[in-house]
Order: sequence, then structure tokens, then C-alpha cells
Amino acid sequence: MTESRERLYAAALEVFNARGINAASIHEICAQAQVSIGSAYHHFGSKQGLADQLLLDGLNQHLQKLEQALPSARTPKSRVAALINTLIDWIESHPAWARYIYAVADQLERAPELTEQRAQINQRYSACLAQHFGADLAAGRLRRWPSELMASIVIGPVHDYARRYLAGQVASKPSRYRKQFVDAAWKQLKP
Amino acid sequence: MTESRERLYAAALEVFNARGINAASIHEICAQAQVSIGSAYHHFGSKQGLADQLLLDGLNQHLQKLEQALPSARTPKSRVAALINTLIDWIESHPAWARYIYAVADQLERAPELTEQRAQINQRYSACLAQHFGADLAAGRLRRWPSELMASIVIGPVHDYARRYLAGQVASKPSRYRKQFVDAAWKQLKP
DNA sequence: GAAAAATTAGAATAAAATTCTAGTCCAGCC
DNA sequence: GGCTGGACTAGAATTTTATTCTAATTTTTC
Repeated sequence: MTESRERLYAAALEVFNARGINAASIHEICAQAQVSIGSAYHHFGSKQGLADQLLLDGLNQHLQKLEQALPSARTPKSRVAALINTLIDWIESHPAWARYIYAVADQLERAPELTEQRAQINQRYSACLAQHFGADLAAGRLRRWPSELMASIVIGPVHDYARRYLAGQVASKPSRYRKQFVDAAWKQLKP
Repeated sequence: MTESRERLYAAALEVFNARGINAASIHEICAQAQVSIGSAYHHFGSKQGLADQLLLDGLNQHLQKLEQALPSARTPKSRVAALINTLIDWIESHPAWARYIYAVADQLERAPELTEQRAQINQRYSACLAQHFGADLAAGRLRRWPSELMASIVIGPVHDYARRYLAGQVASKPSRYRKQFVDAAWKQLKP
């Protein structure tokens, strides 16, 4: 049932934040979620499976927000702003989840199934960006960068700041610097 | 002895990369390093201790390179270039180590000792940057940003690209885009 | 409302981390 | 040379944690 899945997600995030991702035990997560171990394994197969789904669901949810926000932006710069602000908003409305995703996204687990699902999401991200920025690029309304590099140049600063914010290394929320992030990105992108 | 420490570091990186950080077992790392379990625990106290030292040593080593590179740069722009290139060079000369650091740097383990040592390194980074860029900022030879934001704006794109490169999401080495990273940073910083 | 499927429980098992006791090795000292 | 103390090494014993398994219970389907 989706009920206990939700509870396991929430409990996992709490316990991960309290104890650290490695030190969190399935038993504690299950206790916190009031779900039996058997249930947890029935739903997710393994601790790793729970962790993987948590990652994938988060990425998916953010992508959905993005797909929803981009169409209503009418100028290239406002599309760039939508990209940046959607990210900032998602992070600030799900800080524990975002912290978890950042902490785990680079982890080099080689479960082929996860790798594939992740590649799929990356592809959907690319497709989404291509769809909404393709015309701007083709028409010269945006400056071209090597395509591998583009994302890092545009939202790299936001990701970097978000990580630092979520790790407690800086005090101000990313949203405080919306304007700066957008202006900085636009400076790199304007023709 | 420093001998077995080195061997444990090297083995840990190999096993982490082969199996993923969580799935790597102390037994396997010790076997690979040809060091007994007792030795490993004598040196590092725990698996986490080994992991922590690996992180801290890597950060320290990169910081040293940076402290070494900055003084010989004579112009603001070349100092920015030194910052970026030192990072790129370190990553490319220690890819497994860099991959590990990125994968683990955001992890929210709450060992107070580690947290403190990490804060100390961050402080040394800040001090180093203040020392070398302070005069440029004061003299208006560099554009001012909110200080929390500065690092993310300048090297955020490099970190983001490096992560993607090390995760196999993009093919080209960061060094291919040295010029672009430096130009992009300079665009944000020139007065 | 019975049969099948999905879900829940938690005890039993397996796998891994950590601790512990007993050494070995080596530097400095007499 | 032999002695002593501390750093280091070994690996068996213990503890902790993840996973599996069997038996219920609940829900869905026909």
C-alpha cells in the first residue's frame, strides 16, 4: 500500500538526517515508520532499494515541476529564470529530501537497474530542456556553449550553493539570491 | 606505520569504486590492502574513521596545491585561472579519490570530530582566498558578490561539471574546457 | 463469499562491523 | 647482548545489522 511507502520515505529521511545515511538501520526506520520489517522488504526489496526509490522519486518530482513551469515562460530570460527558480523552490520545500538526494546522487553504487532508471531521468531532463530552449538556441537568442557544458554553466552555481546551504555551511536560503543566480546565468547565456 | 595506512587508502578507493561505498566491506578492503583487520582498526578506529580520513586528507592535499599555486599568479584574472586550474588538475590526477570525495562530502554523518576538522579546512580555504583575493576586491579590481555566494558563482560550474564527469555522465575531461570555465568565472568577476 | 493476491509480522539466519586477547616487532636503554 | 615499553599486527569471538523465511492477515477479484 502506498500508505506505508509514504511513511517509510518520511521515516527514512528523518533517520538519515538524525544518524547519517550509513548509520541509519532498517530496524530504526521501520520502528519510526511503524511498519514491520517484513513490509519494508516486501515494498522495497532491500535497504538499498528504499534508498534508490527515494532518490528516483525526488528527481522525478522535481522534473515534473520543471515540465510544468517552463511552458508558461514567454521569453528566453524568463525561461532561464523558471529553470533556476523551480530548482530553488523544490529544494526549499523539501530540504531533507534535497539534502538526501545531493548526498547520494554521486554515490557509485553499481546496481544496473538503478543506473538505467537514472539514465532515463537524465534523458527526460535533456529532452525537456531541448524542447524549451532548442528554438532559442537555434534562433541565436541564446549563446551557444558546448552542450556537455551548458547545464553546469547555467545551474552549476545554484547546485553548489544549495549543497552548501543544506550542509549548513552558509546561512542564507538560496531564494535570497534568486536574482543573482538568474543574472549570473543570463550573463553567460545572452547572445 | 604510514605504509599500511597508504595501502589501506589505496585499497579503500579501489573497493569503493568497484562495489560502491556502502557495499564495500572492511574485510575486503583489508584483504586487498594485505593488512589485518586488527591493524586497520588500530589505525583508523572504524570503517567510518577510514572513510573520514580519506576525505580530510584529500581536501587537505588539494588545499595545499592551491596555497602553492596562488602566490605566483600576478593578475586578478590569472589568480582566478589558478583557482580553477588547480581544482581541475587535482581532480584529473586523482580521479578515484575525487569521485570518492564528491560522493561523500555531503554525507550527513554527525561525528562531531569530523565536523570540526572539516570546519577547520573550510576556514583555511576561506583564509587562503581572502589572502589572495582580498586586495583585488578592496581595490575594485574584482566585482563584489555577497560573500556567501562568491565561491558558488566562481567555481560552482567546475564542481558541477566535475561531478558529472566523474559519474560518467559526460565524456570530456574538465581540462578540455579550462578556457570556458575561466572565461565564465571572469565574466562574473570583472569589475 | 470463496479463492487468489497483496501485505504484514516478527523470529530465524546470514553477513558484516567491531572488540578483544595474544602476540610480534622495534627503538632506546642498561 | 639482553630488557622494557610502546607501536603495530593477527585473527578468533562477539555484537550489530541486513536479509530471508514461514505463517498469518487483509484486500481484491470474480
